[in-house]
Amino acid sequence: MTAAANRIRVALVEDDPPVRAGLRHLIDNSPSCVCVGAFGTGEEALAKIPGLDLDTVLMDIQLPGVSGIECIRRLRKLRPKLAIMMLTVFEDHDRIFQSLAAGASGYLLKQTPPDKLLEAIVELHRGGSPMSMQIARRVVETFQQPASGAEAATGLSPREKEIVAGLARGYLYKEIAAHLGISVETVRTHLHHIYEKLHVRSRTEAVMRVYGRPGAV
Amino acid sequence: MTAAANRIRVALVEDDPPVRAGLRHLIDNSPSCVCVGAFGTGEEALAKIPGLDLDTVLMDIQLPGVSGIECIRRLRKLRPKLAIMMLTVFEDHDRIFQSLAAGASGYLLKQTPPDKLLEAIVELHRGGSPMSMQIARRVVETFQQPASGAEAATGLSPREKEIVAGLARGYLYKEIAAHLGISVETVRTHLHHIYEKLHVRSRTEAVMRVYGRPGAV
DNA sequence: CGCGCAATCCCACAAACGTGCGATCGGCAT
DNA sequence: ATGCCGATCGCACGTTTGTGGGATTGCGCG
Repeated sequence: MTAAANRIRVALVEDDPPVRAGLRHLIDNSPSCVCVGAFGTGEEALAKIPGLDLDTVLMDIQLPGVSGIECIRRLRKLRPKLAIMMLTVFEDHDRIFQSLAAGASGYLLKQTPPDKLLEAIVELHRGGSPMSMQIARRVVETFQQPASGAEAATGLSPREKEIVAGLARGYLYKEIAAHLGISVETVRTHLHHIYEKLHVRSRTEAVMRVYGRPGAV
Repeated sequence: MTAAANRIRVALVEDDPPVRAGLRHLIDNSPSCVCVGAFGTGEEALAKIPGLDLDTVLMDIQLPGVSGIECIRRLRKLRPKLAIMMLTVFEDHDRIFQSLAAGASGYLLKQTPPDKLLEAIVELHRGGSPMSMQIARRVVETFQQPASGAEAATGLSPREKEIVAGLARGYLYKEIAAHLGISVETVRTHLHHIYEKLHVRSRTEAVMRVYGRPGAV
């Protein structure tokens, strides 16, 4: 029995053969990991991974046929406990968010140096969510938007933002009014303006616009 | 002009004097950072930080008086470009997301070893969002919830989830009914059940419960 | 088989909400 | 000073929601 028995069992999904071979070589030559599968398409991965004993998958986004994101979605249904990490050159909002929503637990850019990549695999396996620096910041920023960026982004005045916060808590107009020490009529006027600014026609739409999870629904 | 001129200028907000002194010592003895302020309360930090030339702030959550989270909120108003990192023992959902929503760019647990802490300060200063492994996973999981876990988490039936999705889009009952090919009365009945299950009393509350950004509001 | 439960439909009433107006006041910029 | 804008208050009207009943169908589970 060699040390390989205790290594993290990794599979690759990457369409570029040289890159795939390089990653395989890197992983097999590390003390902590072993590559138990390397696939060039999502279809191939989906067909063969269920038969493998493995812990984590490194996934490219841009694949011929089934995209890496769709591949994650299906892999998660087949093997919910699998830890999947994106490894890609893309860092646009949509692809980051869609990958995470599909079930990726980590997101590394391909510029990541080899030693950091191996570290990330270990961290992923230990229950972490390794992300490249740029990705982590993007993720964190989505939480900050309602607090700091909403004003500039939505054009709401401070008072109007307070009103929307009341809406989000499910307060009635009269409750918002009491909370802010103003009359219900004023609340209604503010709402009138808020709806115009946000181009919505109901409290629910307004709240979603300001506090909704990006991409949800 | 010493090397200190190029170091990252850090301030501390931490109420425990020994811990504060230890951190100060750690930072001052690192080649990359220098501690330019150490405060025991949020009030003190808010009063003195505006007069300091600094890049980043390390913030404890539990402070006497103004909480660390409130302190972040106010600091961000005073100095929007400041990079703030939480340094705390708490890893509960509310405190993590309230901190991020308030404007924290990083979140480390106090168990972080000293060398990792210094690395994190550098990464923060370079535009990253260092998070302890546990924190990163919690953050990533919030994006996964709407895709996979919402059903189990809320106890809503598939049909009921469709209804809530309609609410989140701001649809009127009649629009939801048309969209799903059922009558308005049925929509109302479903809503009745949904409100009971989620313990809410309005569409806005229901939508926030299912689609709201965690910690927002 | 009966029981529970999701899903469907119906009614009536009260409360809350959205819309369109008009109006005053203070601050800030032109 | 003139004018714009945010914040405040008011009213009328129609629409939408929330609440509290009642009722049927079909499906799965013990």
